[in-house]
Amino acid sequence: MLINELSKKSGISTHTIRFYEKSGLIKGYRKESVTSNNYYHFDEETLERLEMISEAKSVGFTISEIAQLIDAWYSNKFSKKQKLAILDEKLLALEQKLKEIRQMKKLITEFKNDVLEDRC
Amino acid sequence: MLINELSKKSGISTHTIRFYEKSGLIKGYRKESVTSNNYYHFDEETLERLEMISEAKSVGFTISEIAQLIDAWYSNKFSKKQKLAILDEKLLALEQKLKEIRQMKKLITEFKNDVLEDRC
DNA sequence: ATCAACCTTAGAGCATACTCTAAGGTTGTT
DNA sequence: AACAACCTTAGAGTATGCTCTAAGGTTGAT
Repeated sequence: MLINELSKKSGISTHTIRFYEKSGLIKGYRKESVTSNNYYHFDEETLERLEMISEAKSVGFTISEIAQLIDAWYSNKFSKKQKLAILDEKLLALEQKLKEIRQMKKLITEFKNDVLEDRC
Repeated sequence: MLINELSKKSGISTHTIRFYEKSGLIKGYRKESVTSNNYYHFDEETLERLEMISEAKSVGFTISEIAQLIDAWYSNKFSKKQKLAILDEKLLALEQKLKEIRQMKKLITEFKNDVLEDRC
């Protein structure tokens, strides 16, 4: 599919998709059979990646962290051992985020009780 | 205390503290008794706020969201009802973040199993 | 009185992650 | 052929959240 279709299917603007491409998160390919244009084509895997990228962004991972995750998953840049190390590191980061969020929830709940009982 | 002491106690740079002050998250006061300078003074509550700000930032709240939280907590800008609405909204946002993080954890764990079992 | 170590404001600079514009080429329909 | 609706690259612009610099004033120890 071309970028416009990818954009519609993923819900991500073509501009942002191009930005992700420049950032190395996704990659289009050119069809050798076509010589009249230089349009990029994208496959289902790219759509999958974009969904993963959206989820990863929403939990607060940066572009370069997501790039690492993608390399650990889709590329052969790393050995099995290195891949596992990266994935474990990200799991640890998520565990930390869970802790912080639970703590913040507690804090806000305390705030709420104080407001309810007119202590502020 | 003056800004330097506040910075040391909070672990936040004076530049960032000034930025937070400009953003309306904290507020220093001037001592009327002192006329030879225009130094700002900060109290323990400001230190407390800075700690809260750091925690709120780490869970992904933006400056303006934190400003809302602070207003719901420290100011009389809002009615009791409004304060509770703001706090509930933030609790809901945190609940959503928890869900997203748990989902991402699951995804990465699946990735990990695939790597472990040489499925990629 | 001089010096380091503070303080102030105003504004410039930077990293991240988009978001948009310009200028030009292609495709498909009428 | 002409038109809308695509495609490309290069680069400018924007929002957020800092981070730093400049220029000038104050404080406190020697």
